[in-house]
This record gives sequence, structure tokens and C-alpha cells, in this order.
Amino acid sequence: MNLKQLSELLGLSQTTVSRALNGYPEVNEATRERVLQAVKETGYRPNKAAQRLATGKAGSIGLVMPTAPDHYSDVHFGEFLTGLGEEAVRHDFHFVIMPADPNDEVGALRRLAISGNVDALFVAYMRGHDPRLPMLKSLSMPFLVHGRSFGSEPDYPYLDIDNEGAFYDAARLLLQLGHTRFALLNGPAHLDFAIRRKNGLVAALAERGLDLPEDCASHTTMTDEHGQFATERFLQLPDRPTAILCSSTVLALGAIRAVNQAGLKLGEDISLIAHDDVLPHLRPENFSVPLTTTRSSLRAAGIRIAQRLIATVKQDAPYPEQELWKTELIVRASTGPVPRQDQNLGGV
Amino acid sequence: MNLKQLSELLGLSQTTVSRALNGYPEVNEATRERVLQAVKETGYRPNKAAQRLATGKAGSIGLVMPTAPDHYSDVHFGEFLTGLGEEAVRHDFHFVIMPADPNDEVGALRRLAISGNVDALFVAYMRGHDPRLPMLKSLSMPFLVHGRSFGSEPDYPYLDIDNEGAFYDAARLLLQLGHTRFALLNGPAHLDFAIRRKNGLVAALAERGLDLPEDCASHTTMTDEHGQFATERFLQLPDRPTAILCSSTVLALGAIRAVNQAGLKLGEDISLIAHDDVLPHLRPENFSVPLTTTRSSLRAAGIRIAQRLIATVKQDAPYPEQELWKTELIVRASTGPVPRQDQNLGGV
DNA sequence: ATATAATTCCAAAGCGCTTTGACACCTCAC
DNA sequence: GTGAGGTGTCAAAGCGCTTTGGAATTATAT
Repeated sequence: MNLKQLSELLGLSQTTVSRALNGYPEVNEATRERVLQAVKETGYRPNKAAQRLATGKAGSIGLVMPTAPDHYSDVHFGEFLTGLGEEAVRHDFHFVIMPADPNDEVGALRRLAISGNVDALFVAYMRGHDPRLPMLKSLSMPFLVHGRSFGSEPDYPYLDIDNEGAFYDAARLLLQLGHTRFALLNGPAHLDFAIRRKNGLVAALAERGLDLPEDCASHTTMTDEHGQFATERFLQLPDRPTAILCSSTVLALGAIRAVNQAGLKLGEDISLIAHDDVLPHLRPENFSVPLTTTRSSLRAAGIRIAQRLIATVKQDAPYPEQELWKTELIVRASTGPVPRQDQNLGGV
Repeated sequence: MNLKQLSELLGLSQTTVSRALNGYPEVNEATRERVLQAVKETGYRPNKAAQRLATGKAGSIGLVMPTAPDHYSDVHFGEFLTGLGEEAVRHDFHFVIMPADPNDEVGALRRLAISGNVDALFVAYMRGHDPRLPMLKSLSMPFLVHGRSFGSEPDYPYLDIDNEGAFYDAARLLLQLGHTRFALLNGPAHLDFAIRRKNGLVAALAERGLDLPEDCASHTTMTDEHGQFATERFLQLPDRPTAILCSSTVLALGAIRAVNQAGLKLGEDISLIAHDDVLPHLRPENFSVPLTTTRSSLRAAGIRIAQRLIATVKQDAPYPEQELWKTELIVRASTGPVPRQDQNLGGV
């Protein structure tokens, strides 16, 4: 069943049917209803290839998926993808992926762009001075980045959260509670969000004349095991930290295991604030000691990015080019005043 | 630059240029050369949408990517994807993915099929009695599965390795070396390959009147941490196993850590055979005690699957519908005769 | 009543490719 | 010299949709 047959069936022209289907105003509501009804009955679906040829739009956005463990290996990316996918399905868009050696992301991106299979590109897992940026800019194809690239001029379209602000605020809260010895459970050191979160923490500490010792910062992929191992190390330090900042609730999961095994009480002996990406299976309020968090939904970011990308392709883009989402600081039970015996140790 | 312009530039018809480009025989070699040369100079690339409309082929294969941690979260899938991608790029094919809630894989698959964006479907991570199979068969769209579905009639196109045979052979080798107490570090219990590998082991044991105790089989996602934890448990058993079969070199990595920490010598106190997917960063010969393995390249499987899928779409498919690759059993240093003190414990 | 504007629809022209059916042209055999 | 059989090329017809530029019909203003 194609347009021609459908229109003959209805005794209308292809034009009218096409317009009825695509929501153009110059068609009588009654006729539109009739068309929609016929579509339902016949199961007509417009041919994508023809649509694409006629409009010049493929209805697809491309992304390169590095086939290395680090990048796509975590639940965070899955959650984000879910958001992207949800919105894409809603608009009948689809994703074209290009699996790529991590050493050749730039090349893969270029190949994807010139392949003619995609209308726009999406990139994530930005690093400092990310080499993909200049290439994307040279490409004359719309793109959108999730995150930013530390050290690069921010003159590209992005959606990011205020990582620096989030960890700055979190650190301030802990400072106000009297903590002076901090540890950081962070994501991989080269990633932009990890850089900024660390900066946020360091900035807050600096205001009080404090610093973050080398051995109190851990950079790993964000699994609970890594959270546990790193925290175990922190807890064995001579001046062990009383406050931990954590780049993910997944890391926190492991961290808390380590805290418990050390016989310490979360929220009393040691305070912890985690960044909460709002992963559905890991709600901070359901932890045995509910977690104080900085919150920003990763899925929502996925949805938003899909919206913007799709709007750009459809050329009806009233969206801002650059968005920086604030995070919420939500205080629960995992933070408390610094224990008395730790009050004047370390610090200034 | 399009075909028309290119052909005018060359003083040829569109027909001839098109045929020259697509390798048809009825064009003079000299003309073909001339065309190819012009393509190089002008940078002409055929319009995908037009090609697609004219031929009815999208040049793309679809796969649904479950957005749950387990499925795509491991290096194994990445390695496989690399193979797929490598071959796809070679043929100028691409992948359309549909992120999907794991509970709705079947629906996602259907949506992908009727979206009109793909020529064929690919599925992996098969489970026993996999519900995707009947739906795929009802679809009148070519598909190919990596692995098989235990319990389903094997009347669908697949590429699998002989998991049962691999672990049967591995177990036989260890039995010949006198081992009687076995443990199994396996993948998630519901996955087909895990089921079959366990069956292979159990079958070999049964021939000697042995069995695999409940607490000597571990089913987890295949990370080194899980390998370590599970092995630690094995080693604390009263009748601890002297032989370990391991579904991945990644699991083996952790297992060996546990063995070392327990002060045991690999290949002497305890023997281990791992399945080797030929992950580039994890070569069994580079382990401090080189690993005895059953080997089958996951990347090669990816390449092969892409080849078959592409050939099917292009209708020039001389490939068999079903392939079962044998694995190689490669003996290195991680296997040895059962230690004397363990010789007559346990078993029959 | 007639002129003007909105409303609703249509025929036909693309979009850029592949493929069919024909047509020259050039052997080669008889 | 003619007919058969290749070879190399082309014009034109799709593929199934969107969109342009009218045209017919109806509503509104004069």
C-alpha cells in the first residue's frame, strides 16, 4: 500500500492525502479524519526512502560508539541512551551507530557524516581539549554535545550540567558542617565532567585554605567495585577523610560497603554526598542511610538532547544553543557534622 | 554533484556512469577508468536516499540495544561489535540501533522492523526459549542470530560456537589429569551460552560418575571482580575444587587474583581453563602463568555475521544458514595433574 | 448582484538514483 | 554483401514521496 493507492482508494489526490498526514493546515478537518481512518484500516506506512529523497531529511541522528570498555560500559550511558531513544521513537527518528576503535573516533565521526545516512551527529563523553570538536565544527552538519570540553572555547552547541557548581555546593555544605578532610571518588580523569567536579571541590576547599591531597582523589570507571576499593584505601589513610564526594550513586554503593565493613557509621563517623543521575534502580532515598545528593536526571538530558537534535533537523528549532542545567542539592541522612574527635585534626 | 552533473561532465549518459560505478560488465574498461577518475576528482558520492528508493535496499542492519546494565555492559559485546562494524564499513553498510527497555525487546524489534529503516535484523545474547525468535520468524525480514536459543527448534539462521563441545573437551582434559572436583565460573544463568557450557561440563563429569555441586557453579556477569569473588568462595569450600572452568578470560583474571591471594599456585595446586574470546588486551599467553584455553574469536564472529547479513540483503548469499564453529583447545601452563594430596578426596 | 478573499483540493514537477528496452556500431562467418 | 552475435551506449520509465503553482469552490464584502 502506497500513497498513490491510498489516495485512489479515498478518491483524493496524493497531495491532499500527504498534507492530511503531515498536518498541513490547508485540508478540511473532515477529510483529514477520513484519511487518518483509512490509514488505520489499511495499515499504510509511508516509504521512508521516498520521504527521505523528497525531503532531503533522513530522520536519523548518528553517534559513534567507541568499542572500548570504558565508554559505553556503564549504566550511566545506558540510562542516557534510554532517554534519547524514548524521544526519538516519539518522533519516528532513529539512530545510526558506527562502532569505532577509540583511537579513531574522529575518523569514525567523519565517515558517519559523509556517509549520507544521518542528518545530525551526537557526541558524549567529552574530554578536555576534545579533538572531535574542531572536526565537528568543520563539518557543516548539525551536532550537539552532551557535556563540554574543558579548555576548548565553548562556541558549540551543548547540553551540560553545572558539574563545578554541584560539587562546589556539596563541598560548601560539608565545610559548614565542620569537615576539613575530604576525599573524592571521581570518574575517569580525562573526562570533562570529572575535571569540573574536581575543580568545584578544590575551589570550595581553597576558600577555606584547604586542599585535596593527591591520595584522596580516586579516578576510575564508575562501578561499585571501584567505589569500594578506593574507599577502602581512603579509610586506611593515617588522617582519614571524614567527608567523601562521589561522582555517582553507583560508586557510592561500593563506598558505603567499605564504610560499613570498616565499622563506621554513615552520616555520623563519615559523611558522603553523591551525584545522583536518577538511575531508576538506585534511588538515594532507598539506601539504608538515605543519601545526600546533587541531582540531575541523565534520562531527562537524553530526552532533551533528542528534542533539540530533532528540532534542529526539522528546522523548527527555538531551542537555545547552549544549556547548563543546575543540579539540586538534596540533603538526606548521609551527611552530618564532623565527629568531635576529628574536629581539629588536619586542615589549616 | 549528482549523477546527472557527473555524466554531463563526462559526456556520458547516467546509465553508463551508474553502471561503471556499480561494476556492471557491459561497460568498456577505458570508460570505467575515466568515470572512476572523475569521481575521484569531483568527490562525487551517490545519494543514499535515491539509491535506497531505486533499489529498495537501505544498506543497513538493525539491532536493538537493551538499555540494561547486563547486556551491553561488557567488553565481550564491544569486541563483537568491533567485528560487525569493521565489515559493515567495508561494504558501506550501517547499523540502526533502537535503545529499548529490556522488558520490551520484542516490541522494540518489531518497531525496528516496520520502521522501514533496516533491511535485516541481528540479535544476540540469546536466552533459553527466547521469545524474540517466534516474532522474528513471523516478520518476513531476514535476520541472523548470534548464538542459539536452548529449547527452541534450531530452524532459524544462526552463527554459534560449540559451547557444549568446548567445555566438554576442556573438562575431559582435566579429568584425564586426575581432577575430580570442578568449579564453574559462568556467565548469567539464563543465557544460552552459559547453559550449554555448563551442560558440556556436566556431561563430561557424568561419564565418570561425577557431578558439579550446586555451590561450585557461579553465574554472574563476566567481570574480573565477579571472577575474584566467586573464586574466593570456591576456595573456602571444605572440599575445594582443584579444577576451574571459566567462561571468559576476564573472569579468569579475577579468579587468578583469588588463587594467588590464597597462596596457591596456578597449574600446580589448582588448574584452570578459560574460554578465550581473543580479546585484544587480554591474551592468555601473556598471563604470568599462560592460560590453557578454549578459543574462538568473537571479533571473527562479528565479521562473519556482518558478511552473512550483508550478503543476504544483497541477495548474493552463498552462505550456509546455520554455522557451528568448533573451538580450539590450547594447552598452556595453567593446567596440570591433580596434586597428590587431593588425589583421592571427593569424587565417586 | 459582482468583486474579492479565503478555503479546499489537484495535476504535475521534482528528489537522484537504477534498470529496462532499444539502438548503433563493430566484428565475424557464410 | 548480408545476417547473426556481441559490445558499448543511451533515453526514458520508474521508485514513492513532497511541494509548487494553479484552479475550483465557497464565504465575505461591496
